Amino acid sequence: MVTIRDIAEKAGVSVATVSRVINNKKGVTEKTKRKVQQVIKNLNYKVDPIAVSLNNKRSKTIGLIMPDITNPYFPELAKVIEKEAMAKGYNLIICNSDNDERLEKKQISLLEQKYIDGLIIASDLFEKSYLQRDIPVVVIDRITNHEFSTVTVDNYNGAIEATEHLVNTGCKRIAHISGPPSVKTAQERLKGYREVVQKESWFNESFIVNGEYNLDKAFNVTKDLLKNNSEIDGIFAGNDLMGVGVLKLLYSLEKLVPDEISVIGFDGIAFSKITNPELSTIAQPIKQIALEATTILFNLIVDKHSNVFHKKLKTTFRQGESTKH
Amino acid sequence: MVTIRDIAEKAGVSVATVSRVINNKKGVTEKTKRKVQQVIKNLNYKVDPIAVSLNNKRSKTIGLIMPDITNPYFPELAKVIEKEAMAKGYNLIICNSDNDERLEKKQISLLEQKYIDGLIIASDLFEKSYLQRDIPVVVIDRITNHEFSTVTVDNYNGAIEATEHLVNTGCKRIAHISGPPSVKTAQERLKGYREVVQKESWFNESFIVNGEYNLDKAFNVTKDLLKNNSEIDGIFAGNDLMGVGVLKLLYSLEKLVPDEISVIGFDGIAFSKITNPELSTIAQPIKQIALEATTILFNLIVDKHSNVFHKKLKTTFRQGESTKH
DNA sequence: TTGTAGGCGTTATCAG
DNA sequence: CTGATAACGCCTACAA
Repeated sequence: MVTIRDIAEKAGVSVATVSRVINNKKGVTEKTKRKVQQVIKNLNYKVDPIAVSLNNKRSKTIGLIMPDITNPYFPELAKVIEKEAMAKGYNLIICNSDNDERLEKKQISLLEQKYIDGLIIASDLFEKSYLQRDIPVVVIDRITNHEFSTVTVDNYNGAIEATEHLVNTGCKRIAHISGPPSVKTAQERLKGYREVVQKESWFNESFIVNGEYNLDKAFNVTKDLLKNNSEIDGIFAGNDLMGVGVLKLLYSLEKLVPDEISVIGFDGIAFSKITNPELSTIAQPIKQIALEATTILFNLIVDKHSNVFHKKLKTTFRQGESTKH
Repeated sequence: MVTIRDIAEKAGVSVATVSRVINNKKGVTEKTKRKVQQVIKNLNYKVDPIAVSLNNKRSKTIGLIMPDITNPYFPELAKVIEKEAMAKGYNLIICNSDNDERLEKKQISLLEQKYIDGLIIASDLFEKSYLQRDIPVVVIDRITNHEFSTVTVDNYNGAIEATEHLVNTGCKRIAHISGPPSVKTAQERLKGYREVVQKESWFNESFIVNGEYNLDKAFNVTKDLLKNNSEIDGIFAGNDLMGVGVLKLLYSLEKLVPDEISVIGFDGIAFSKITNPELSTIAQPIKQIALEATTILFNLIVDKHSNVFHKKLKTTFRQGESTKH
């Protein structure tokens, strides 16, 4: 392995000078600079980031922790974040916490030990105490308290829009397949649903069932739901994954969508477009979320004490074929 | 930050002894060992993996590079690999090369610089020259030459089974939506298809179109395909992602599946089950692939010169609703 | 402008 | 069984 010392030797200068050249510090003659750069190129020298980290406590790396890598929403986010990070000369470590708090803590610890320069995390449980070091953090998707910067969407109003869309297209009995009660986005979406239906005379608490943001779970709970409430003619699924599960169920029950039952989801993942019929949904600006998150994070990295920042983005209704026009 | 020196001091021993305790080396009295461990616990000391890496050239980390994180096949793999790695005390760095050779090279370089102990990669282009250091590598999914250990499935026979299934269920004109011609799995699946249909009098080269393993692309090329060849009554899609795209197209064309056209995919991703009708497919043992790959990799890590190993797993036909029985 | 030397936190070698 | 100390590769005062 070729080290900074080798370069110094071949170039006939000191390691300090080489270091200065590498890091673009001033105080080096143009001439020696060239010479050093030439040698670096000739020997195909690369600085060892591990050695740098050891005295920097920095790594040109950011971490990304997601709760469920098999929910396409997160890979879509990750893809953009990785691209942005690499464009800025950082690389990204993606971790899948699998909704497991213990695993999440372990991953955070590991990432910190690698001296990551920043962390983007989608987690409800996350809080300051999880951190050993004082690294910049941006929380996405899931909303926590306001210790850290966040990038989220307006789940509440999105949910209202979803539910009202069902109302406006003629649904008379609207159910909600909610996400895990512990997850803030799920709470907000449920609240939006409630806001719209609570005043209706037909509304009934049994119209709310928990699908855990999980496709199969949604399939099963919706099956029970419909068994007990055959009058339901509209379903607002808390996310697209569950919306897809609901469509699958309705297909197996030979229910006509949207003629007999309308379905709307939430997220706007690419896969919501592939169902037959295509799922109507409240789309999140996934790309923008990723961009905002990385931007805020990099600001934080550059200026550790830049303000805590809360960005709330708007959702967009996307008409599919699973609801009427 | 509490270092090994702090521990040594509080415990009244040398750093060497502390290091021995940490690494479970023999030659330490049970008594001093206990004392040191006590201090470590009290001060909540954690070894700094970066410092360890600097003289080890090891990191307790393995890398995973995948070509497309938005194809659910890969997150499904990643999930299992991460779990396995963490169980063995390693952590995983997931990278998405996005089918970009330059990016892939960059990621490999970055991972090497982080002193990863091993690499699992899904790539056709990958070869020895990409590596600077001599680290253990397992190539999955995509088949390369035999320099490295590989874990793959029998794409050829799987493709034959897919095509024969269409034949056996009465399809008379069978087309193939292939993956990128440069990708070996795509070549093998195409070859399997050819094997079955080549002898048929109706077979025509125009029945093979390239969908690039991409959903939207498959949608579009299949549209053209059917426009020009309305007699086609069976489609073997090179992967499930494209199979899903084909189903979507057929739905939009109001073609009855499987009555008018049968469709079969390849991979067996979870999402192939959510379409209406459910996609018949040649399922890969995704979990097993991940397990084999990590097992082989860890063997390689323990014994750098353990044999290069090629594991070829079998596929399984999975009857959905998009083909007849 | 350039060089020397100490330090980042560990491990490993060699004495004791 | 234990302890000093050099090394890992780099950065950064401080000196020259």
